[in-house]
Amino acid sequence: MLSKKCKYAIHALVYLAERYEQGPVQIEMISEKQHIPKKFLEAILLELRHAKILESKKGKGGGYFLVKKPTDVNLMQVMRLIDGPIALLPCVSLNYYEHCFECRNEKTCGIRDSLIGVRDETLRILENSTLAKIVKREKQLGK
Amino acid sequence: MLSKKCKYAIHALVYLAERYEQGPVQIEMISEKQHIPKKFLEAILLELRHAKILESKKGKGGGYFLVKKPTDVNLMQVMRLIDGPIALLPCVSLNYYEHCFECRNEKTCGIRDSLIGVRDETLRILENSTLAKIVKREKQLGK
DNA sequence: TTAAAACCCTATTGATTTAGTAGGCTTTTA
DNA sequence: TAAAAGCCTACTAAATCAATAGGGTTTTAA
Repeated sequence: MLSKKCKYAIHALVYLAERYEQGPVQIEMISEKQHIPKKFLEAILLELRHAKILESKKGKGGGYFLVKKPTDVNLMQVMRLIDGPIALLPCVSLNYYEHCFECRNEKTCGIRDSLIGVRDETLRILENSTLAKIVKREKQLGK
Repeated sequence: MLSKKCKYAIHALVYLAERYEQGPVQIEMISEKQHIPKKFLEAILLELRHAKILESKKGKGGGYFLVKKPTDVNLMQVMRLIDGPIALLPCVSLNYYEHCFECRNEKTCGIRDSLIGVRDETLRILENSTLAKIVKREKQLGK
């Protein structure tokens, strides 16, 4: 399951993607429109800025805005950044690999194959889910 | 990520599937061979028994054994039983559905589509991963 | 120039979940 | 009939989650 933090991050990014290249948006505004606790959102946006997905402008009239193109930000990146590994076991994770203590020999572990399959399919779909596509989809659905 | 509990459950089940129809196996034995804390394993096996996947025989010479056929037990069932929802959000879960507070209108939420896709692919693979297949795979890999 | 706007950053906290442990009870069968 | 083996409840330490508190720093418009 995604954490609330990750859900918040995605909603905030979609909101900013809808306003791409329209100038900075204040935290307060995103917080209200997306029902995200302001202080919590602050921390989330900061992380997204450190990951070079967002940039901010300080001072009066400042705020946050997307610096990457909406076609270049996808759910895989965001989930990895906020929640960590996407795989169901550390020993099948690409970005957060850890040796599996229980199955002594990974070569002969019959469980891994299935979970590698799940990982690959999941990554394929999430990587393909860009902010641009999500925004487009919401417009089509009449939001 | 799967919990340790779920990992333990799967390993215990695979162990019992290898010994299908060969009489009861004591908790102690599974605990040692699969490196699972005995008391914790006890609780796990009990849950699997309540779910009618395992049965037990009490008294001297007793133990646990698979009551379902190894072809009839798959990772989807086990993960749902031990860890709960497989979907990445409650609002796209089939068995543990919950209304999503953040996206007020599910009909127009552009995120759900992707996560429904992930859910379906994940379920497809996990449902197809039976104990029988896992055991067979391990034999082929030379365990 | 300066004060308010807005982001930046660290520390703390309460709730929940995870991963077990303790300790005894009950049933079965050699 | 006593030892073997599972059954069951309750408890706990550690980690993670979901925030909140409280102030600091930078920017810019007036």
